[in-house]
Amino acid sequence: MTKGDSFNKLKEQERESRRDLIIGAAERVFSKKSFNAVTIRDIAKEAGISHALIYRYFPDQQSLFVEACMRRGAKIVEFIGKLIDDNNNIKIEKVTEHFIKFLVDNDQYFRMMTHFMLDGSLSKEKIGSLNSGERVLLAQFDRIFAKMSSGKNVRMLSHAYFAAMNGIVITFRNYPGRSREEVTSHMQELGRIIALKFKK
Amino acid sequence: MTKGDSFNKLKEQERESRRDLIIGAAERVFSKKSFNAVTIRDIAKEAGISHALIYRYFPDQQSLFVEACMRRGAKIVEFIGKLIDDNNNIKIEKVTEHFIKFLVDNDQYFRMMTHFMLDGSLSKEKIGSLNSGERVLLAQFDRIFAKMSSGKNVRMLSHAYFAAMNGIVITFRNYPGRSREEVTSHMQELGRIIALKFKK
DNA sequence: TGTACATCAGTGAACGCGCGTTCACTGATGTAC
DNA sequence: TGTACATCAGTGAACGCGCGTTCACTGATGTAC
Repeated sequence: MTKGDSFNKLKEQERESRRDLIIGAAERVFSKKSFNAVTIRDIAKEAGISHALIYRYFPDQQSLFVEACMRRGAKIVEFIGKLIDDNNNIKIEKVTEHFIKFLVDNDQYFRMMTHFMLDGSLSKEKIGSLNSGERVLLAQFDRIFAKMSSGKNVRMLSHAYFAAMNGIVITFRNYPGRSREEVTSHMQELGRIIALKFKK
Repeated sequence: MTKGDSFNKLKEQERESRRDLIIGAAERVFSKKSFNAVTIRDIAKEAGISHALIYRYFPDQQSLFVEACMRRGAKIVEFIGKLIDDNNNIKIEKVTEHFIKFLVDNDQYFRMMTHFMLDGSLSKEKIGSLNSGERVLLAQFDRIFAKMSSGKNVRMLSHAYFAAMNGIVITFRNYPGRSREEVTSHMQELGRIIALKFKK
């Protein structure tokens, strides 16, 4: 590697970390506002830069949004994966509890994901990358069901379980007239009910 | 009732039926476009009227959207209710099959519902009326679970079941690279898995 | 019957705003000679 | 060492568009006398 190469590489890394700062700001904004209400100007303000600068790092708004979404998605996969690694023969109730807690605590990711799933305006390529992220998460659930069941239909069980968890959080997220704690504990209770049904 | 009264009543009915025409047009537009992409002008065009006229019947956009959502919601409640009425001792697999089919066929309602659930910008009053609509649907599910189980925890079972169904449709609605038929049959398969788990 | 007036559905044009995106520019840093 | 130039992060202002909403107006219909 020549001197010029490593210099360029450093530059590239700096650029990459600046990109990261913007994505991080985006994640923070998504945690505060409803998805459709988030603007480029919001994110720029949160990052402390001019909104024009964002276009030096991302071709357009959608690309930034999708990247922010995927970064959060990678975190949940890592989280669940570690949970299974650390506790051998982990119980599904435990996974459920943590998964719902994660979704509630990080509901920006969750809202983004739902938005992209329901919105038809995403390019095929972007849908594809989001979907491969989803498959990685499903693979983690596969590991649990592979241990639990006799090995058949594992993927379908993962799908059903994943869908049910999503449904719980989406359906009861805005339960009116209840505090955040009450809503969360209701979701956890529903998660337990579903998890138990998946045991047999 | 005086002559003037009945005249006024007729006028009121006409006004009501014109409102209905607008809501109907809104439903049709929602069935074609993603929720956030629907505009007042779209609906006016579908109804064949000037977009300014909509404001003679609805105070603002949100009120129209919520009303369209609730009208579709009333239909699904009616549908499920009738299903239970007509078939005594109906099996939960059957209800699941119809419910998922209804959600897929009427996914405009479904998208609206999800939008309002995830969006925090709705007035308390409007969230309240949407929620009472949801409760009416849950009451139908209660009827099924009351017959099936020994009577305890019926409401929680309905919640969990309802959430799981929602989750299936949301999560796998935009499965990339699959035809509409393939996606639907996948959802039905997942619905069957969940329904069977709710039998015991 | 005719006339002046009230009511109200309906309209096209316009307002005002906020958004995504682009543009012309600055200023710092590195490079060639 | 000094100088002319290239590169590129970063910026504020502006563009263009589409949206929700309002406004001034028309025209039909009913009413009072």
